[in-house]
This record gives sequence, structure tokens and C-alpha cells, in this order.
Amino acid sequence: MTPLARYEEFLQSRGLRNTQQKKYLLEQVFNRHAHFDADQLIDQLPSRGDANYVSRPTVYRTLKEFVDAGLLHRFELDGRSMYELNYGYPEHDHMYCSTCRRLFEFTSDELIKIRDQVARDHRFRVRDHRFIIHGICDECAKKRSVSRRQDRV
Amino acid sequence: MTPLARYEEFLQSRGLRNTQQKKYLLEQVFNRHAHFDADQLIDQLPSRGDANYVSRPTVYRTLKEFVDAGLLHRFELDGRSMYELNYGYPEHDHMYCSTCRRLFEFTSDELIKIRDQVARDHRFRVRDHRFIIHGICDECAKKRSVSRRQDRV
DNA sequence: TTCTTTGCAAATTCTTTGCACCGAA
DNA sequence: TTCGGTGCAAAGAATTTGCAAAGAA
Repeated sequence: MTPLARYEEFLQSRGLRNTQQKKYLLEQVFNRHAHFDADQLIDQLPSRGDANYVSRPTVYRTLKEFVDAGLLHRFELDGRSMYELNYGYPEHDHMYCSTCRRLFEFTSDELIKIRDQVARDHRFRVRDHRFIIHGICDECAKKRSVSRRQDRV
Repeated sequence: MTPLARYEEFLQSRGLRNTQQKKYLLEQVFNRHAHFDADQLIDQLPSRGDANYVSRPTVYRTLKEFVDAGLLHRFELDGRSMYELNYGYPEHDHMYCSTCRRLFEFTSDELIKIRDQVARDHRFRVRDHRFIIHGICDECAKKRSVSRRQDRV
């Protein structure tokens, strides 16, 4: 089932409508592979006056709808909302480099097991989770040690 | 070493000053046990005109300083910043009930092990992490099943 | 004295809302 | 024809900044 098909099913089930704007945004969002926030998405859209222009409020409204439909996953980073594909994309978590601000993905079955065990222990019904490891990626760590070495010279 | 002592050491090391406002805020923050956001803290402070009044910008500036000093831990929830004690308080993670919006704490050594193993595998230097399990707490789950039963009658 | 800090007001940033008109079903 | 959707402008919420006066060290 394609994201579009799933989305249409979702819209029908709720009596919502599929508009030009929603179709276009769905296309743009699924052409991206990586994480993005509302501003990054808007930056790649046509400007006001051009074909396929979508206003800022509509982008926000539609992103929320995509999340409700299960197409996108949303999480907070540094105070703003980030989105990433959730449908047809394997479940994963992130490492966030505080130097280059890039997000790296990883998967861990063990993490899920622990999550579920913790939840069982506390009689908590899991719906979802957010796990982000903060630190410094290998690349930035190497650059840093180089610049330190140079400082000493 | 008390939080105050540690804080003073931090201030000295950076050439910063310890003011009435900072002292008062430190006291207020360490009198709280639980999680809070900037607004909740401000609500418990004296009003403008009263003794010990601290302005909103100063609260934000000082919370940031407390985080830098390692006294507080900060994480995002529903788009706003939450703070909690980080010094002299055991490391833990959270479960967040989407119904009553309460945060529950738990600790898991295994989680830390997995975190560190994942990081090693990716040559990532861990500084910290954020892990929140989203779902429904036992209390809310029970209430919900009761109300469902009543709906059927 | 020096330089950080504070409070005020205003600005920013991100996101949401009211409303009249538009358009999908 | 009937609602839901859209764009615009404006409002909100949370947080930050510029600046002159106040206050630690």
C-alpha cells in the first residue's frame, strides 16, 4: 500500500478531503529521505504567486494531518518540531551531534525489549517512544582533536 | 558538595557573579522535587513589586546557566522546555501519559548499557540522552475502560 | 572601578486561529 | 449543495535581545 493510498483511506475514514495542496505536500514530503522541520519544507516549496504555492498555515495544518494519518513521525529537537517518514520506513532512533547538528539513525531491537519490559513493570501502555543520544559524532571528534593539536603548536 | 557550592565553583571558573536573583532561584528550584517548566517556576515566585521578585528574562537566563552548571537537566515535551534536578538526583528516564500529561520516572541500567553499546558501534561519543516512553498510565487506562463500559449501557 | 547582571520593553521564532471565499465529494 | 480547506492577516505562546541603570568582585 503506497503512502498515498493509505492517506486516502485515512481521509475517507474521517470524512476529510484530498486537495491539491495535500497531494503536493505528500509528494514533496515523500521525496525527502531525511528529517526536516516545517521551515525546511517550506523553503523547498514554490513561492507565493507560483504554481503549487502552499501557504504556511496550510503546511502546518497538513503536517499535523500526516502525523495523525501515521505517515510522518514527529519529535522535538532543540525546541522545534522535526518530522520524518514513518510509513514504509523502518523504526529507528537517533544520535544527535551537538557540534554539526546532524542526526544519525540507528536501530536496536534490544532497546524495544527494554522499553516494553519497563512499561510492563509499571503497568504502562506503550504507544511510542522518543530516544535521542546526544554527543559528538566521530567526524567532529576527529576535527576537534586535530584543532587541539594545532592549538598546541 | 551542595548544589550551591557546586554552583559557586562554576561561577568562579567562568568569571560570573552570584546575585540575589540567582541565589533565590537556586533555592526555589532545589525546593522542588519534580519536573517543571519556566512558567510553573515563575508562577511560584513573588510578583513584581514584592521582595525577591525576579523578572521573566532573568528566570530564562538563569535556568540556562543552571543547565550549563550541570545543576538542572533540560528536555523538551510537547514543544516546551522542561527542567528537573540533575545534581544529587539519580539518573533516570520518563514515561509520559498522554491522557493525564503526568511524567513518571524509571531507571534502567540496561538502557544505559545499550546506549553505550550503540554509540560504540557508531563511534559516537555519548554526552547524554533523552528517552521518553509515550503511552497511557495504569490509572488512566482503568478510567478509560470504565467509561467505555458505561458507554455501552 | 570594572564588568556582569538586571528589568523593562520590544523583538523573535515558531505555530495557531478567525474569517471570507474556494473547492472536493 | 454541503461542509471541509485555503490564504491572508493577525494573534498567540515561548523565549530572546538591546539597552540603560544597578550591583558584585
